[in-house]
Amino acid sequence: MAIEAYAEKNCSIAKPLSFLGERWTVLILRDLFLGRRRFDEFQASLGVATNVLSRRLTTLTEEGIVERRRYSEHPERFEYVLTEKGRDLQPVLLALLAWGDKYTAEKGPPLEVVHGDHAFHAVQICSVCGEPVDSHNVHSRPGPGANSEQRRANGRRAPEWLAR
Amino acid sequence: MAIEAYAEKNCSIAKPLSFLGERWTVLILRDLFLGRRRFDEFQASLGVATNVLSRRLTTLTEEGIVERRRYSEHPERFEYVLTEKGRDLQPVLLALLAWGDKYTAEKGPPLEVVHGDHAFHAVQICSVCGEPVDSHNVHSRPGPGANSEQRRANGRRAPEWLAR
DNA sequence: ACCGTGACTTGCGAAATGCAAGCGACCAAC
DNA sequence: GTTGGTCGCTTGCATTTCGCAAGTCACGGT
Repeated sequence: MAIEAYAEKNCSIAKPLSFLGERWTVLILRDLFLGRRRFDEFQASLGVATNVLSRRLTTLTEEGIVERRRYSEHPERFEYVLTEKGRDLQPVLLALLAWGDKYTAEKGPPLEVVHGDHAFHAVQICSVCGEPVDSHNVHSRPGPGANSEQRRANGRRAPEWLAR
Repeated sequence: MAIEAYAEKNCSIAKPLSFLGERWTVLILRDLFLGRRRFDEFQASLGVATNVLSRRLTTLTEEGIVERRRYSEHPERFEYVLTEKGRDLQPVLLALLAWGDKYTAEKGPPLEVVHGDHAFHAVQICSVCGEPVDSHNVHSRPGPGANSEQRRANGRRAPEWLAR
């Protein structure tokens, strides 16, 4: 109960987690990015319980991440495809993938992401100056949308990676 | 039970989810990146139940994401700091943050990440050619670590965003 | 008439989570 | 010198979520 309450709390990391944090959701998204789109395809690929799959797809639809689209009238059959909002989650998946490949893929990556004709990993750069971003040259501060509590809590504070 | 079994399944997205997928874990990481390091600090910031917090910190320690470090002998007191492996998760958090700011922050971002002296968002580029990566110019294929099942399942298949 | 497919729903037991309380070793104040 | 507070937890019990197996409904094929 408590985490749903927390997700309300004006935090741009907590908000997407309100649905991404539910089990299976990210794996369903992975399947969507791989081109899967039908209920039974997800079920066969993941082995997820059908009631849970059903609920997750409903939530993703409600959140506007996927569109539930009828592809057959008689009988009624549906497929699920990513919306623009859903495709915008790709960086999250690519970041997870890059980390997983680095730390958990002893035999090399099970899946390669391909840009043009070359396999790659996603690297993050600064939207303003274009320099590479890493944990040592980034810190944070309250933004324009911060409430007074956040201004207090996240005001000047040395990030841990600067404090040794 | 089933999702733990799935996480064993040679997938670089599923593997990190085995611990990141547990509730609160990503928010604890966010706090760690904000410089928080003590048990009660996390508890006060998140309102998470203390038994859950205790288990999450144990898991993160076991996974090598944080280091549990004694900062006082009498009485024994501990703090938690990110390891290199943990700091490497920053792209995941930045990607979540960028999405959250775009789609959920009506009043502007509650928190700004700062590079040098400018607030920014993380943008992903291709590690090979340096071009921007977006959902329309990426597809996937089995990699060197793929097993035969994965070669079959993820072989030539048009990603959904190419198939209209 | 029967089997198979696709997209689900239902019922029920198991596991994860939440809440409140307590604990042990201090320290600082009255 | 006892009360009160801090810190980092653990324990017990209620609630919520999840997993599993089965069933359903509308077809379509043979």
